[in-house]
Amino acid sequence: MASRNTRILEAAARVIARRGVRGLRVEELAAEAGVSTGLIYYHFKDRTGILRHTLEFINDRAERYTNARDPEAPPLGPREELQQVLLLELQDSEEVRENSAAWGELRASAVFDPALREDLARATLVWVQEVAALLGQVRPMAPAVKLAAAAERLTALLEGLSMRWLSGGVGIDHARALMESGIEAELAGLEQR
Amino acid sequence: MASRNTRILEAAARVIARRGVRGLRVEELAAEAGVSTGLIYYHFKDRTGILRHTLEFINDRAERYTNARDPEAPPLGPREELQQVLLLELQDSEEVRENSAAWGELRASAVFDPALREDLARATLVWVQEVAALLGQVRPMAPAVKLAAAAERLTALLEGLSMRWLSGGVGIDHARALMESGIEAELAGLEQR
DNA sequence: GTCTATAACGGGATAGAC
DNA sequence: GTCTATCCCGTTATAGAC
Repeated sequence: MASRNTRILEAAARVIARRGVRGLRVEELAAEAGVSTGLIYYHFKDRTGILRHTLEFINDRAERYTNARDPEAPPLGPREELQQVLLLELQDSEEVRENSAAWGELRASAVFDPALREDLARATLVWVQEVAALLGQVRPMAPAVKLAAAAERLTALLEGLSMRWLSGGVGIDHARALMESGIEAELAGLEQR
Repeated sequence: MASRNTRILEAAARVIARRGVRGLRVEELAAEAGVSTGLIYYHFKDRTGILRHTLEFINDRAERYTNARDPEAPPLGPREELQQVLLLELQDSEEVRENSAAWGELRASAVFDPALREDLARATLVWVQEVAALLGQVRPMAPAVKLAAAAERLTALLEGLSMRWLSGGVGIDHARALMESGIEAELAGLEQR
């Protein structure tokens, strides 16, 4: 763990969060990680390789902090867990902001860089399925297609709100409130009638 | 109108939609517009000048096609108009794709370029208010705060879905279906109970 | 206003020593 | 594995003719 390699990826996440994928300079990344540019190319082949691995890294990290929970803490109900998972990405902490910014950048870059699309699509799918599963725990009677659609909307909504937050359009508290009410609305839509 | 200048801006919108803000090459823009690079620098000073004017141009144009409606056509009901406005940005036509891609690029760029934020925030506000007004026509009894929140969520959802569509995550038909059901869900949430 | 030609530069990528 | 040095190409930007 915490290998040299990881250190470069952590630095890459920081640089991307600060400058964007577009603004990432390999030289700046090298300085941030405290290594040479040569080493970076040794590990990641080229610029695209850096990006791809960073995407994967960010992903794993998000999963980790999403699933990390104090084993001593009282177990959450499915509804609380759902809120937790979706609201975790809207926090004004260094790490979360970094992850959100990098994720948004990678999404935006994928529009013009097919090399990133596959990884991105896979990561998105995993995430959507996780949310769908949680929704299913709160609404056990809801059909799978409806759960899937609600999960896709909620995750897309989160990405949209996240971009607005990061680009200064809305404050973090307001973004969180909108996300919370969005969850409520979707749950209401999945209710038995 | 349709001056030489406008022709360059139209070309710039096309190139940005194709290559992204970061992928815009002045030479490619020149070829696309059928002029020389020198002329572009003559008009816009530098790369940043090109970008700034193009983003302004795109903005104006989106406003225009959103509000344009054939005066001969039968008037739409508020619900249809609402769907129209929100689904208009999810179409596989050249022009819409171009505007959506450019808008997404603008949003993503604003995260790292404070100079773009003000324009973006203003444009977003106008759009949110327009959607809120339409929601209010469909649900006249709903309180203004709820309408505003629903409008913010729907527009954010649209941006999120648009990015997924453009980055190849979902097909256009699926994106449209998700948007439609999202509208239904919000309208249900605004219903009197 | 518009072009052609070219200067100047940034940054991605590689070679080769250690 | 890691570094230093450097090549080299693509791009921005400018000079100057028309």
